[in-house]
Amino acid sequence: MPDLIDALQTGCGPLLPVVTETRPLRQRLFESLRAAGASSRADLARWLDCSPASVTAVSAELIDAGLVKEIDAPREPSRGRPPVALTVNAAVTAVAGVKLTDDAHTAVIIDFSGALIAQATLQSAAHRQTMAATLTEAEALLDMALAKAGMTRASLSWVGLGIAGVVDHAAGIVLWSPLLTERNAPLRETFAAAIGLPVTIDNDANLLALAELWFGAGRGMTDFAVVTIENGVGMGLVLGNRMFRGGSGLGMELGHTKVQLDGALCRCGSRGCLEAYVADYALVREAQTALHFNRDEAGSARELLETLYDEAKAGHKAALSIFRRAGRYLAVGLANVTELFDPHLIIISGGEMRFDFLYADAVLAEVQALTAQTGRTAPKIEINAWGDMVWARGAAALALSALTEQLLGTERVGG
Amino acid sequence: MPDLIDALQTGCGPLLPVVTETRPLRQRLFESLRAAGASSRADLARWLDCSPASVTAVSAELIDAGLVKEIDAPREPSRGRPPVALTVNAAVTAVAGVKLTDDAHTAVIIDFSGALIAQATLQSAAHRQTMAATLTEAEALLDMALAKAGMTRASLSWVGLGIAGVVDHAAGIVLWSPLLTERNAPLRETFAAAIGLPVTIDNDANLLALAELWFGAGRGMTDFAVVTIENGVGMGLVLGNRMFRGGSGLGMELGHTKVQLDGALCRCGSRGCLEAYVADYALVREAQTALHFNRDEAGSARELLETLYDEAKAGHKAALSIFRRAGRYLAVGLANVTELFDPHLIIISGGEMRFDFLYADAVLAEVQALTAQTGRTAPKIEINAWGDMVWARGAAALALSALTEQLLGTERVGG
DNA sequence: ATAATTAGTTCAGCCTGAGAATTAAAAAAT
DNA sequence: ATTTTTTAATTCTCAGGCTGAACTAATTAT
Repeated sequence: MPDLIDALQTGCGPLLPVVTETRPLRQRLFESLRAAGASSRADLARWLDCSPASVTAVSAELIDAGLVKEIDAPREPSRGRPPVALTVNAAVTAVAGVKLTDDAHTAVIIDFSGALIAQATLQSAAHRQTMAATLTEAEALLDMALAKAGMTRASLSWVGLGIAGVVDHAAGIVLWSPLLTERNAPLRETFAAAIGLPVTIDNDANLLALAELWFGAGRGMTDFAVVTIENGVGMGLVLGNRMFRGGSGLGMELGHTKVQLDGALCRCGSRGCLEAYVADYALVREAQTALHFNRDEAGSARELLETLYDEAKAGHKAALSIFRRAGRYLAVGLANVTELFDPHLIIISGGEMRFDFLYADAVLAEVQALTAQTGRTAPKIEINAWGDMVWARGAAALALSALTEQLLGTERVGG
Repeated sequence: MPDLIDALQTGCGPLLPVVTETRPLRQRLFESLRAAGASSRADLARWLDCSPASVTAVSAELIDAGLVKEIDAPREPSRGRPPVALTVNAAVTAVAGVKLTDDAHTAVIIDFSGALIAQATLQSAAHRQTMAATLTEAEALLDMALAKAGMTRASLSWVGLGIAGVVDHAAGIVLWSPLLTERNAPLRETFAAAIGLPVTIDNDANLLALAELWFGAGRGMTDFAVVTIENGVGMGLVLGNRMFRGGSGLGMELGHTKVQLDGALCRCGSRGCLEAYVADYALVREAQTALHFNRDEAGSARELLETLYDEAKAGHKAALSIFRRAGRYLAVGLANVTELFDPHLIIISGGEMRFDFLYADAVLAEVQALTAQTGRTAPKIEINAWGDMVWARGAAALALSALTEQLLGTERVGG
């Protein structure tokens, strides 16, 4: 704007507009309906704080479009005209979610109401691959899932794709991933072109947060963090019921927050990262010392960790101290998240919660102790083991919300 | 909503609505105009991405209301009909900003366009006081500033009030402050009742961020953090051009993020807080050791720190190491902010930047080193010494934005 | 003078949604 | 059985916010 009179540049206040989002009533109504499962018009009007007249108009529009339908629902007898239940027409279409890992890719298909239709798993290459090779696997997996569901690609209208690494969700580009040989891979466009369907991508931690927001403990929360500990340490954050991806939209790097000056060496090259104390590889390298194993006799990292865990359970001092230390540093990381974001809930989530030393009461108590001093109420911390499909479900939720935005949002993307 | 049919609770997706904010065009136009200082209708239409017709209508409305006026502005000759410059009518009203500290309270008065009219300072009690006593001082200070400006309270329409501590901006309550003897002090309502004007309150770190957003380096940024090091360590954060105050709206506690497991004792009672390494009191207690002073011979904390600083400058090894260590821990804290929020800019700001060891290139380089590994572009870090009035100016910006919201926003607060 | 160019206005109209009155369908009261 | 009460849903009118298209206004270029 500074076109006109630079001499008069005496203004004040932010030069850039606030990011503002308008959700038309039809979208809010639809999303409320899907969230509730089924609901009457009167309930919707109360819930959305709008007039019954608007609900009638909007729901008629949605019913005409075939997205919503009336159903007969059992109800308790009560005074007054009985409400008519509305529900999302699950049969409208379906979407898929695919999660890529270096172990096994997973996929799920859900219908328009969010209900699970089918799932599939495909053993994947354990090493870095090109994007092309990875996406070939993803395509095969998607077709497997479709076959299980008795569907074809034409039955789908969106696919969500998740991958570990630094992912630019908005641009659809993977800046870096432990799975891919190339950097700045245009994953979204490439996969979309390959399967002939619109695609949305995100990183694994955000998928987990999305899964919690759509299917789990986060459904009733507006602000929560989801922390996951696997090969690395990831975090997805929901603020004001929306994914927060940081200033540049690349997601947060809880695993690389520093919990120790000049601390343990992280695979990122820095020292003192949280990851360098609690991620798998951090435990593995100490396990080798504790159990007096060489790399050769140790077998796979996974086996080594299992041994370490068993030893710790059996009372092995050194083994136990590894988990203890990891737990204490995890507490520091979670405390820092609390001090900076002040979420109402921290969910520690993932496919499996193998090492319960990390999620012991002592760890949670330490988080409380580290944060209790500043006067605010400490967040609750929950542990959630979901099984391997949780990421794929999160990816499916990603697809479903993108589809809904396209169908009902203000910004129509090509139709 | 779960009124209807619990049996059908098969829904998915977030149950709570996204926090959505609608800013009517008249408000966006007005704020753009104030930000630009002066602008033509045509420029505004381009800037706001709306039709010229709307700009004509809205600006006519604002001119009628007396909030905006046309001015003659010098312009370069160019083809076409010459634009007519619009500007905010600065004379409409004024607002004040007041900042309370345990050293000296400060106040500024700015006009409706944000231009400074007057400022004043009042020596304050160096000890904790009741809210009533503090507000009596604040009231006296406000009247001093008004007298300097040749104005009366009736000339003001809003007052912003800032105080260190845990402040619930939305509720107008100070949960805890180093200045007040009581907890959960209803500062906003009490001061509003005392001076007969609407009041908005916030904590000092947020005021600083607001000052940067309105008057400083943050004006052209949508995402940035402002860090301040004084008696404690505070942070204000702007995300998407809006203040972010954490999940509970109480602000962030950068000073109590942990940078060392079982580290230095913080005045909050925990160990390893950033504050316990870089805040004034942390330097003081080490200075006593380094300079072999007793409490008695040391004089005030301020003098002690000055001595420490001079000694360090002169090459005193122990004194230097105190600043060095503080700087390194500060780098850890800033690196963590970067990993978690990924702001485009971190501004280290405050009234005075006394100890340039803390803001040395070595510190900034360490932040870069600690964050460079994760692939994203590290934020720029700027140092900004503003002088004592910066907080009061931030408080005035707070008042001005609250006033604007009331005048032009959708949510009319009582008329 | 005339054309070209840019600024700003007028006016009809669309879209979203609200309010009030009305109709619909059930249980409770008589 | 009829009436009243209660709650649900619809219809209709209308207002606010904004747009597009056509128009007027004021300047420079030719």
